[in-house]
Amino acid sequence: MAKKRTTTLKELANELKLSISTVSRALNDHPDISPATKEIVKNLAKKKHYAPNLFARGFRSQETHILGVIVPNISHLFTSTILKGILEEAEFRGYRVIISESQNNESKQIEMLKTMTQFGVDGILMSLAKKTAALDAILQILNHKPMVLFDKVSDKIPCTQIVIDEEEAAYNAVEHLINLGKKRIAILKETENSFNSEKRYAGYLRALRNNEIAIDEKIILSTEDISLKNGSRLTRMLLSLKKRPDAIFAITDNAAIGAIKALHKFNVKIPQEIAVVGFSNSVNSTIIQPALTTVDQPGDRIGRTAVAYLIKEIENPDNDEAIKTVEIKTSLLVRDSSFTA
Amino acid sequence: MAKKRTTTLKELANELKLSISTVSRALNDHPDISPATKEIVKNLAKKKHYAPNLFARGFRSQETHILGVIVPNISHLFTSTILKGILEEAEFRGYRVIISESQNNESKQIEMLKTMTQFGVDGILMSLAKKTAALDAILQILNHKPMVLFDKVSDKIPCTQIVIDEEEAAYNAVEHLINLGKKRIAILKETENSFNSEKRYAGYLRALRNNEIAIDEKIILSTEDISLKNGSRLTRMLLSLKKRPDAIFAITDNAAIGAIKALHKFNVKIPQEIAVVGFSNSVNSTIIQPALTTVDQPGDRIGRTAVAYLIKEIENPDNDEAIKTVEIKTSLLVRDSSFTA
DNA sequence: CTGAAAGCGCTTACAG
DNA sequence: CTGAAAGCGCTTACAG
Repeated sequence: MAKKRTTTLKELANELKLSISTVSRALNDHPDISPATKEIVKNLAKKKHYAPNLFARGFRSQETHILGVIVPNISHLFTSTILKGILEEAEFRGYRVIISESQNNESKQIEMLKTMTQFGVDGILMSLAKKTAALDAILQILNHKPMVLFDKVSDKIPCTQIVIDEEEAAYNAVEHLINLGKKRIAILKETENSFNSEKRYAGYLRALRNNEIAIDEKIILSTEDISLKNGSRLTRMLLSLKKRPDAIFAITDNAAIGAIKALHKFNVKIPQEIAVVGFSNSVNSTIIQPALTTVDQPGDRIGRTAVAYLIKEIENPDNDEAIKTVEIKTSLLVRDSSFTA
Repeated sequence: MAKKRTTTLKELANELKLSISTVSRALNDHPDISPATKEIVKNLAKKKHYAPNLFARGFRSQETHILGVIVPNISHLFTSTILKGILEEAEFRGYRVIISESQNNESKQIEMLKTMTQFGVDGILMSLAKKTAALDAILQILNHKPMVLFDKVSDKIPCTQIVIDEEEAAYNAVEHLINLGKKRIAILKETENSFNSEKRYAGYLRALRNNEIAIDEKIILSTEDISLKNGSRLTRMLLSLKKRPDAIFAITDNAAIGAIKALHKFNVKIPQEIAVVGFSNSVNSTIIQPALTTVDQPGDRIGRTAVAYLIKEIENPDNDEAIKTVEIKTSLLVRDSSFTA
C-alpha cells in the first residue's frame, strides 16, 4: 500500500494562507500570536492529524531525546527487568529508547556504540559485554556523548556506574549460611575476571574470614560459563570429595538450580545435609523444589537510577563532578533451600 | 563534562579547502571524484573520527532506517525471544529498533504509536495490548506507516500478521493426550476473548470432536489472568469434582506449572493419574518436576519473519497484495508431565 | 573533476 | 501581531 505522507507545517500554512513561522508559533502557544489565529491553526492541525516531525525538530536543536541502550543479552530475566525500569523512567521524562544487544561480542558492542552515536542519541546506557578489553573506542565516544554504565561495568571507564552492592550481597548470603551453623561452604563462580563474579567472591571470602572459618581451595570451584549445566557438574565434583561441603553458594540462580538438581540425583537432603543459596531472584528460583534462597536484585531500580543519572548529565553537561559509582542495595530472600522452620 | 561536537562534513571541507559537496561525494565513493581527492578526504575523515550524522541523512531522504516495536510486556520470556529475533534480523538488514512497552494499556499503546510515527520510524511492529478495542488511531496510523502485527493480533486491522498456528498447536497437544489414552481432558483458558486463548480453545474442541470425545463444560475452566496462581486455583476446583479429569491442558506454561504444584499438594500422580500439558516452552517448563510437556513457540522465528515482512513492505510501498497472515509452525515437546517411558 | 544551491521540516532571532 | 530568512548536516540535480 502506498502510504500518504504525514501533514507538515507547510501544508497547514498554505491552506490557511499564513506563514510557516506563524503556524509553528501558534501551535507552540507563543505569546506573540493572537488567540484567534491560534484557534484556527489548532483546529486545522487537529483536523489534519498534524503531529510535529520530532526528527526535524531534534535535528535542528541537536537534541533527539533518544537514549541508546546496549546490553549483552536481552533475554536474561534480570536484564529485561532493568530494561523495564529504563523504559518506564525514560518515558516518564520524555525520552525514547533504542535498545541493542551486543550478544557479549566486543566488536559488535563497539559497532553499536558507533551507530548509536551516529544516530544522534543524547546519551548511552550500557552494560558491558564479557571480556571487554579494548577501551579506546568506548573512551573516544565518551568524549562526545554522556554515558552511564550499569550492571556489567568497568572502573577503567570514567563515567557514572550503577551497580548492585555485589560484595555486600554475597557477604550477607554467606553469613546467613554461617548463622545457620554451616561451616564448610562451597562457592560456584566464574573463571574469568568478570567484575560481578570477583565482587561476589570477595564477599564470600570476607564473610568466611570475619567468622574465622578456614578457606579451603578444594571447595572453591570455577567455570567459564556459570550455567545450570555447569552448576550441576561442579556440584557432582563437590559430592565426590572426601569432605563434602555442608552448603553451596552459587553466584547465579541458574548454577544454584543446577546444584539442586544434582543434589536431588544423589539423594542429598536440602538444606539439612547441604544448603543452597543463589543470586538473582529469577522466576525459576520459586519454581524449583525446594524454593531457592537468593539475592533479590532490584533490576527495575537499577534501570531507573541509570536513566536518572544519564539525563542529569545530558541536561547539565558542564558538571564535572558528576562521575560516581552508585551501589543499589539488595536483600536476601530466605527460602526452603537454606532454612527449615 | 562538556562534550565536544562530533566532526561534520563542513569541518572537513574547511580544513581541506574543498566544498562540502566534494567531501560528501569523496566519502561516498562517487565516480566523479578523482582518486587523489578521495584519498586525502578519507584520510582526514579517519583521523578526525568522522561519522556521518545518520539523523541528518535520514532527515533528507525521509528514511530513518528505524523500526518501532511495541509489546505489552517486555519481561515475558517469550516476548524477549521475539525481540531477540527482531533485533538480529533488523541489524542484519541495516535497521535500528526502538522498543516500547505498552504495559497492556490501550491508551499508552496509542500514545507510543503516535510518538513513534512522529519520530519518523520507517515502520512499526506491534503486539497488541489486551482489550485493544478502539482501532481508529491504529487504522489512522496504518494509512501513513507500514505496520506488521505479531503474536497478539487482530483481524480487524488490515495489515500483515505473524502468529503461530495456535489452533493446530493446541489440537496437537490435546491429540497427544488422547493418544496416551486420556479421555477426560480439562482445559484452563482465559475468560476474555483474547485471540490466542480462543484459538487454542478451538484447537482443543476440534481435537475432542475429531476423536469422538464428549465435551464436558464442567472441566472447561476460565480465568481473567491465566497465571501460575490461577492455574493452581482452577486445578483445585478440578480435584473437587466428582469425576476428576485424567489430563489438564493449560493454555500457558505458568498455569500448567500452577496445576502441577496443586497436584503435588494433593499427591496426585503425574502423569499416571493426571497428565499435564502447557504452552510456550518457557525456561520454567524444564525446572518444574516433572518436566512439563509443552508447545515450543519459536519466538526468534516470529521476530525475524515479522521484520522480513515489514521491511519488504517498507521497500516496496506499492505492493497492494502484501497483506496476509503468516502462521509459524510449532512443535510439541513431550516431557515427563505427560509421558512415562 | 569540482562547486553553488536547493531542500528535507522545523524553530527562532531579526524586521516590520 | 505576522513574515522572511537562516540554519541544523547531509545529498544530489544542475552548472561549469
